[in-house]
Amino acid sequence: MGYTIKDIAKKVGVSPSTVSRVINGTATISEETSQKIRAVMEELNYHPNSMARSFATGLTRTIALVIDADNEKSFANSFFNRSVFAIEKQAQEAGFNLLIANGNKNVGISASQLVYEKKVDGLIIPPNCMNRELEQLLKANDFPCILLGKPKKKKASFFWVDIDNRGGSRQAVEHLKKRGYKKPVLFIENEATVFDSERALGYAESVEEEQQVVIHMAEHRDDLSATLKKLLKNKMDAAICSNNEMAYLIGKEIKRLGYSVPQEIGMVTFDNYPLAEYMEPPLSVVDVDTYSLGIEATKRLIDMIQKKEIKEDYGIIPTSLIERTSTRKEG
Amino acid sequence: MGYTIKDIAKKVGVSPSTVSRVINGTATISEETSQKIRAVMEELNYHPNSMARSFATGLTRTIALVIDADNEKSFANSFFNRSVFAIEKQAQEAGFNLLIANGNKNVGISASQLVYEKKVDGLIIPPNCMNRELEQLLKANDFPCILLGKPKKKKASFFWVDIDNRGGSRQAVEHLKKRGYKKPVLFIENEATVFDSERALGYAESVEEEQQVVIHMAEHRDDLSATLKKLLKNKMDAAICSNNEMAYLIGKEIKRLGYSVPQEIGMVTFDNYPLAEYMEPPLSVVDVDTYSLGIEATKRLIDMIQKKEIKEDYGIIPTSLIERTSTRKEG
DNA sequence: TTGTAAGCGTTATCAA
DNA sequence: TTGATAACGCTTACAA
Repeated sequence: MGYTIKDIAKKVGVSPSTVSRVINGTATISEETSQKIRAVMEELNYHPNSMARSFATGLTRTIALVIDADNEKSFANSFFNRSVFAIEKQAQEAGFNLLIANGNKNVGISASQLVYEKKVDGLIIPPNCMNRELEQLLKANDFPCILLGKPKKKKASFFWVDIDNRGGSRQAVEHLKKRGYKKPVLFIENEATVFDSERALGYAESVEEEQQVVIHMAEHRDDLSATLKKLLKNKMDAAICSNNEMAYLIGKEIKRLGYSVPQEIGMVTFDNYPLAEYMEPPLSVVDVDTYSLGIEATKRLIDMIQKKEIKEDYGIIPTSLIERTSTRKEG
Repeated sequence: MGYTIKDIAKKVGVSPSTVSRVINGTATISEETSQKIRAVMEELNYHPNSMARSFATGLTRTIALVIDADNEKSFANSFFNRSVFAIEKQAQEAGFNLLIANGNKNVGISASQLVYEKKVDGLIIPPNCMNRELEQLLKANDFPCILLGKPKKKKASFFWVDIDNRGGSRQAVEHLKKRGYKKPVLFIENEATVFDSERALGYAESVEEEQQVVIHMAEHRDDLSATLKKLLKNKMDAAICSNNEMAYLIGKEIKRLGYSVPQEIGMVTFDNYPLAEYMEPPLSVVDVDTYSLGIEATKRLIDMIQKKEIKEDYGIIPTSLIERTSTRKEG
């Protein structure tokens, strides 16, 4: 069954509270007793019972990451994966554990329940997993929470962190210009997601107005070939793709239509994983640092939990451009 | 602060224990009082405090998945990612939460600590995160634990689940034979990992002895070109690769040496992610179902926690072959 | 079918 | 610097 704080106390000849104080450093204890207590704890290999502790303090020292399970494929692979390592690591360093919770309201234990039941001290949650009920619950209890991704306007009022998608687009455009491409076209899935609309914004800011062409893949998957054929005639000499799979499809079609990458057409994609490096030719990318994103989200959340002041209500992680063959016009 | 079980009891006019019994269904309560209690719980939007509950019962209703953080890249991307969704889902369905824990002993809260501190009821853990201390601790406390992957002999004595790597190799060989390839060569990283040695075993079982060639990439990354050149002369007309990245390197080199895939050389790789589908040509794969693996591991663990009998001390998830262009010799 | 009361291991308050 | 003691919210014998 393991020892309790009382066992330690008895063996040393002090009261349980003194042992507790040594464990938590919550009062000054004479070096002597402190030493003795530590020795006995070591000797008996004592570990405090986290359940009792949580119960007594009202704190779990656990944070939850809500995952968008409906979105398992797209979200999981490119975004979640690397973030979760970072979040776990950062949480550990602050002495917190990480709980994974399902964002799907209809299945099992919901995020709301974690809050109601006080199973965690704070929440990291993608904006699209936030719902009205949860929002009110969090606000009513002043419950620490940070959004993993910039919310649409209507969900403002929570702190958030995100990749600099807007800046990333600009970076892609500037890079292509520098390499001698004049007519970059932006391919996004659609503007419904915040990250795609931010990317469209960044693109619009850095490409002259009369040259701007934004293709919504959601509407053009079926007639991609025809769409590209038309564009390639005179409106496009480079593609900026919002994800790897898109880049694969577009690149394949460009080549099939008889154009060469990078000599005639340049290509840049968002995301360095999973395909970019292995395409033919290897793709230049706007790398999004989801690891830093996770770190930043976790730091802020834990600051909130510990009532530290937070400088800003959002954090933006810069992107970085990795140049590969797909934009080497010369050579 | 929220309501407690006493508030409910008082309002209904019963004792706290009666409320508890209704919540847990742990005794027969008259339909009438039961109804009243439920109504009041609903009305006050009461949720039991999980900390108090855990403390009282000694159970957390939480399981931990230990992740191999040192191995972040390789392990994370191909294996962990999809398993974690499955594990979370299956845990939810049984009313358990999922905690992510770091396998690195030197960082933060270790798996052992979770056990010592009773923060979870059971552990899912990759064999290489198991260490002597943890092993003894688990055994001494009869602590529920399941290995995510077949252990080396020395770590036997725990239940485990794994992909059928051995069968997967056989499947690859049979498929290649059926498609008219006669001399498949197996490429693995090395035999230090259980999955690679199992794959070597399956290969050895299904290829005639005098034709067997197993290349350890660990020793041949630098002279891959020369190695392949020699093999391609007369010892090899197909490659079975133990992972996608390997398949990429090998495929590229085969083509560079002037051989055509699949007309002259067939290719099969383990793992359907992340590259197989997007290679040129798209690769036939031995698909490993890490989703099922996660489900199976979780089911077994929860059975152990709930002291249900477990049929077997291990579970093996079959692989399946997905045929793509890389093995279509004809056509 | 229900109530009473003890107990889970720790922290926190108040006194000394 | 330390010790008693109550309190945290729930479950669970044991009694009725």
